[in-house]
Amino acid sequence: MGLDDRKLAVLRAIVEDYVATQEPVGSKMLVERHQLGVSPATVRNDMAVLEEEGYIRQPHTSAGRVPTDRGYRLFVDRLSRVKPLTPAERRAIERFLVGAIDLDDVVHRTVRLLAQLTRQVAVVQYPSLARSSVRHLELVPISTTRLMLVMIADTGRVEQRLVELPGPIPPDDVIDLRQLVNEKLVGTRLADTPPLVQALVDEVSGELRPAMVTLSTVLLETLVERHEERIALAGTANLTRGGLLDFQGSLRPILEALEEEVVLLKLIGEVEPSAMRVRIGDENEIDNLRATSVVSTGYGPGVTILGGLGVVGPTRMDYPSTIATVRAVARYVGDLLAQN
Amino acid sequence: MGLDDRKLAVLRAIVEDYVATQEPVGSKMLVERHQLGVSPATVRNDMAVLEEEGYIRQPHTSAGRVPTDRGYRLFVDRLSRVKPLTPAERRAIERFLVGAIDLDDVVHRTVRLLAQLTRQVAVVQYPSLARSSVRHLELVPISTTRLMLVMIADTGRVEQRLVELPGPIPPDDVIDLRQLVNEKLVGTRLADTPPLVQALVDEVSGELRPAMVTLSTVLLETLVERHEERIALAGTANLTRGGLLDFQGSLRPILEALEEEVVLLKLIGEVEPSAMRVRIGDENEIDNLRATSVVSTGYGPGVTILGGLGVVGPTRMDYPSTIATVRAVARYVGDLLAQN
DNA sequence: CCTGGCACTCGACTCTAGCGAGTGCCAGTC
DNA sequence: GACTGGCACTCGCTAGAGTCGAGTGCCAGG
Repeated sequence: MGLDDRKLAVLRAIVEDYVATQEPVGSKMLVERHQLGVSPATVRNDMAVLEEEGYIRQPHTSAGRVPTDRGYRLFVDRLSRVKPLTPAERRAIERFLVGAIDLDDVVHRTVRLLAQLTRQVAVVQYPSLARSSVRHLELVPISTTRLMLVMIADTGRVEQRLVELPGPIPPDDVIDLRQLVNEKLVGTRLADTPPLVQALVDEVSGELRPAMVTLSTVLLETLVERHEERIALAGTANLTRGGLLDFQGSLRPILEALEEEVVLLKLIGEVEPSAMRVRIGDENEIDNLRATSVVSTGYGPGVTILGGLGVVGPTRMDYPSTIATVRAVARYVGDLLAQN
Repeated sequence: MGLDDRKLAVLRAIVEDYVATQEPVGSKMLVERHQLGVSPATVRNDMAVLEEEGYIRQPHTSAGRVPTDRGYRLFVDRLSRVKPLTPAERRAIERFLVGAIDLDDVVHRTVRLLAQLTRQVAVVQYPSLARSSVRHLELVPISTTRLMLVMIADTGRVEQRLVELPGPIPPDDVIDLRQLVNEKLVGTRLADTPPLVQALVDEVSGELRPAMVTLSTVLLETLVERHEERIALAGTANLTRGGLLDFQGSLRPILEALEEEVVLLKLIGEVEPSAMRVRIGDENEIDNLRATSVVSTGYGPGVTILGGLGVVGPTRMDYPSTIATVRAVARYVGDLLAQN
């Protein structure tokens, strides 16, 4: 049952050809375009075995073979040779990311770059708040009963949120509050703040207390739980590339999935410390994306991981290049963030 | 050459039927489904005239008629009767927008709501900075040579930007700077700030001056010129509705256009004080959107206009409903913002 | 000015036939 | 035992012919 080397070579050749031509590949073509050193008949026998094992299949009885999700999986795991980026690509990455001003700017440029290089849909998660720490908290009075809370994280992310106070509050108290929260929270990692916020509330008494209670609710609610993550998307037009041949003709479910932040987060945000993650077709947990493959990884300065990024494309994508590109972009972004 | 009333009625019927069925409409169908009080033959004669005048056309020699862009234009201008929102829709709007916490939240909910109600692609511009005024400016030291500038506008928008100083600056100077810019700029409309910023620089001397110069550059550059506008988008999946019959089969150019912020701004942002704006097919300045229609309007509290919103859909859209919905949503959002 | 009638057009659909890429299998060879 | 050449077979794709019918334009008559 073991697949010998030649069978693996055949599978690899099939994947490579199919990705390149987008057409089912037959035995004759295969021996012509690759140095397999055997006759078409032999290749046919190998293909029969590969099909039986579920790595390839025939769209119609009398057509060439096409890789299955399982076939791609084997290819990615064992058969693909790393494809180094072209110098042009390296240059593109540098050129694109140099000159970014802002975190927003970095994220936007990154997502566009990724979409352009891979010619697929790119997704970039903003540095996760849970993994950042507080650099500064600002309270700006909007009216006597409203404050704007602005939090600046060390990654450069800025989050704001309106606070409705239970009653009017004098300006001096606002200053006190600001002082207080900054003292206690600056420098702490956001994941660690909840108990600290609680402690803060307990510490405060007198007139400030009601305001502090409300403020703490908002702090916990907004900055730690809800909305916590943001995501940027680009390159949806690339879905129309294969002329609707990929994705069994309907972009609908894919576009729908890509509009759900929650879905995207699940896709890109769940980063294990390890490395590259490739989900092929059926391996995707999200039903709407069963016709696609997702290549994602984490990024951050050094080994720290601040967020995820990746691309979504047809299962018949050029995995080696895509993986190489995603990895390279993630590294660059990580380095860029390290400079701040 | 004048189109008498019946010819107009015929055109209206054609538009309504075509929008409903998505199929070329013939003379027989027409007299059956509308009380025109004449025979098919007469309608045919009318249609011949309408075609000659460019309001309708035949896809094939032996098929029904389809409205042209010009036909839709006439329909929108003179023939469509306002279609009031259903109670269900009114309720949906209220339910959707009540409970919004923040400006971000309002914008996101609005764009989703609009996409859902019109079943088209919705676009919402954040309240334009140029039309807002400064509520507060905050300077947060990031390192000795870097500041984070945070501006809060009266509309609730918050913009941040990194400032690279020419040299290190002591914390006290930062406080002075903050004091200074707030004193001079708070309350002014953003469109009016450039001369004030210039005046500020002239006023400052001594050690603070170099920092102030840099700061002013950033202020002008970021807050007034670049990046100034933000936009939210939703409902791209709705493009796949007509099963690719609309848009002559290619979503490509449309998706591409929708990814360009500049394009969207041009689409939605150029709001005249007047009211609803409808651009049909060829009337669009953006080539990629020549196959679509855009319905947009401004929104804001009372008569002030803070930004634009609208939808992008096939030329064969239900104009009366779409217009009614866009208008209603704009009003609600305006009212909502008035409460802040 | 409207209407009923009629000949005509032409896209959509169906059916058939032929082509050819690709296969599976088998018998023969190294 | 593994590989190869040969061969019959499958079946999707394309082209061409035929039919159907919705819809038209035109014309003569009310």
